Amino acid sequence: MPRRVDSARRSGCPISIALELLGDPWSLLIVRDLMFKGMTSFLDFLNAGEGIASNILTDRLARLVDAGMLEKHRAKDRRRFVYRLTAKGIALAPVLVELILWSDAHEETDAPRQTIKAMRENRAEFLRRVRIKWKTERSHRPG
Amino acid sequence: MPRRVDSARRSGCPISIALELLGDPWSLLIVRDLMFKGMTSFLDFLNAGEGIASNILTDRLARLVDAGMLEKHRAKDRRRFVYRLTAKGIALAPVLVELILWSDAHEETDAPRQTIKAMRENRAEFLRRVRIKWKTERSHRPG
DNA sequence: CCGGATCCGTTTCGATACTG
DNA sequence: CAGTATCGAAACGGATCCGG
Repeated sequence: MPRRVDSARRSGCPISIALELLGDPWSLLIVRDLMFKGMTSFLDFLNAGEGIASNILTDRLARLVDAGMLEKHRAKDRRRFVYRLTAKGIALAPVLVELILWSDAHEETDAPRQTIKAMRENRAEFLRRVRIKWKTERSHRPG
Repeated sequence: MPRRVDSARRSGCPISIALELLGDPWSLLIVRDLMFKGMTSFLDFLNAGEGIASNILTDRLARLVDAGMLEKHRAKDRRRFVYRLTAKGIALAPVLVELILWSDAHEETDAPRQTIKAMRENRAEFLRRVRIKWKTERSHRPG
């Protein structure tokens, strides 16, 4: 299995730790799908259209769980697993939003106009709703 | 020379393009050093303490210039080069700020408390100053 | 000395195939 | 469904070399 990427751990720079996560094309995509698209399962991510390979997905999910950004639970189904964002994970919402807005402004994306508009015109409200949605979903599943 | 990382180019996801950049541990560090630390030269980045290798630095600088986030100019010195953020590059400031705040909140960093405080307590003003500083520096050098 | 370019051994990535 | 096993292709980092 691929080893932890330690090369991003730098001495005393304010965003060093974040780059353990962000210095990788896949992790943020997983977080985004979890946060904005309601995806929760291994297969959701695997077929999300980005074309991640299963072994890479396994590794990144484990890494994110390891970093305390995701929790892994058994679904009611008992055969399946469900991944959920932790508080630390949902706290990435502002970063994601800024990133999405930047991408939308500077590159061609076919992001849903509706969502972009909501993000741009009332960022605080948008973020509040993301958090509320997260809390609600979370409280519906007994830990 | 290392080839462009195309694996991050995904179909129609709102942050796909950004990940060409961000899906790499080094690019954001360079942008940050440029934006917040006043570093401008090859050697600045090379000795920034993060331990990037010269060949990797060369590649990342070229990539960032290529992506339209950096401009490369000859310094008054004529032996040296100076790298500057473009408008597209400076537009990443909100992303960086959110990232830094997230890292500060969720991991141990020794980021300067003063700066973090300024970012957190008055984000808009902080960003405004970053942009003003950028414009000022830029106008001092005839293109 | 500055800003790279090139070569090379090692690590990590990722596509495919396979499994409980 | 949720992962392993395999294995070739990259990216990485260190060292060294080069042109101005």
